[in-house]
Amino acid sequence: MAMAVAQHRVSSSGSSINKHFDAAGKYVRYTAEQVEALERVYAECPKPSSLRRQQLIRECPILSNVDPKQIKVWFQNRRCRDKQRKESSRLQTVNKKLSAMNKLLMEENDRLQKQVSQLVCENGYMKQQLHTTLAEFLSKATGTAVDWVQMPGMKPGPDSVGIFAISQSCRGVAARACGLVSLEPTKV
Amino acid sequence: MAMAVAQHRVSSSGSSINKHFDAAGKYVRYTAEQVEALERVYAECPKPSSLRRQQLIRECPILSNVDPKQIKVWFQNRRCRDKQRKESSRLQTVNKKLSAMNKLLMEENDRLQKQVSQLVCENGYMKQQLHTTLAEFLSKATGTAVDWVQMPGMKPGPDSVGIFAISQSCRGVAARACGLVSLEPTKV
DNA sequence: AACTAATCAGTGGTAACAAA
DNA sequence: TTTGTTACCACTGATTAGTT
Repeated sequence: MAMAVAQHRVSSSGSSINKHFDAAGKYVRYTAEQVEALERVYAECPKPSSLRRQQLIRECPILSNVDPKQIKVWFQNRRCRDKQRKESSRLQTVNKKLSAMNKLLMEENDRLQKQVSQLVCENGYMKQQLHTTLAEFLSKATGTAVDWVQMPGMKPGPDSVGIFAISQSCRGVAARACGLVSLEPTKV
Repeated sequence: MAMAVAQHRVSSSGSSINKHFDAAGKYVRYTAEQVEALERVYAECPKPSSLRRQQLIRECPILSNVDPKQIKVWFQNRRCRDKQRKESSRLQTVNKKLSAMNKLLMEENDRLQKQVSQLVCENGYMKQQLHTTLAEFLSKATGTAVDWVQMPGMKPGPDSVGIFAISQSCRGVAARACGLVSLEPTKV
């Protein structure tokens, strides 16, 4: 069943210059050699001019049967396919890189997180040590009460350490000790 | 120019059951109503059975002229192209999310980085203060050497702090000296 | 058989450019 | 200016090859 193909302007019949139908009425796909020849040109010039296309047809005996319009269409479709494929693979590679980057960042984050808590711990430990050690010193050495006072610019509470004031009785000794401390807030 | 369209098994001619060629030989696209009807079915069932397709043709007067095979092909193409589009947009949204995640992670990383250097700085400062203050203190008060001892659970070296032990001879003086230290953590 | 993936070609819409 | 040609692109219908 079935024959009869729409022909635009075929002179007689045998010359097979039709759309995707052969003279026999069969849907035609380009042969591997034809595609190869077309691909070769496409590789170096994806958008050949009309002249270049005609030249291609002349140069390539495999393509001599093909309508110039078909060549044009082939390049159009080829560009379209290429565009889709390129976009897809581009997105995929970007995705992979982003995922890898993400993983690294999360690991680095973890590492930093641990480092922070470690440092916070050490910090707290040091403060406490300082605190308790000095308090112990004082109480053991003098038996005098110690009043903690807040420093300007420092939050009160257990996490901050203020200097302490000593009852009048031991001030003299403290003064002689001099030296003493200034605290810089280690701005970054 | 041209008529004659490939007909699969049309009885006579006028009944227009052809592929994408009209009886007049023109390439035919489905009308908006036809597409709408097809889309409606596709929305609830992208892969209708042959029976469902026949039923669709019977139900829908707009599609009565269409070859069942065309309906089948329409669904095939629809699925294929939908798949491509979905994949593309999926990749794009994944990309966006990954980028956003990346940005957040980098910001968090920055924040942690700063926090770490801040803490390291504070830590170092505290150690040095502790060290120099007490050394100075002791040397001024007694002239006696100070031995640093390592604390259990803390790493040795310049980055870690131990409590200090003072030689027996100057304990009393050190204790009496008091005065002293405040530590500013400047929390973030 | 129907399905998927790839392919070829037609249509509509748009932009560039030259002739009327 | 308008009109016509030309090429391009996005979309779409249909066909084939290969798979399930």
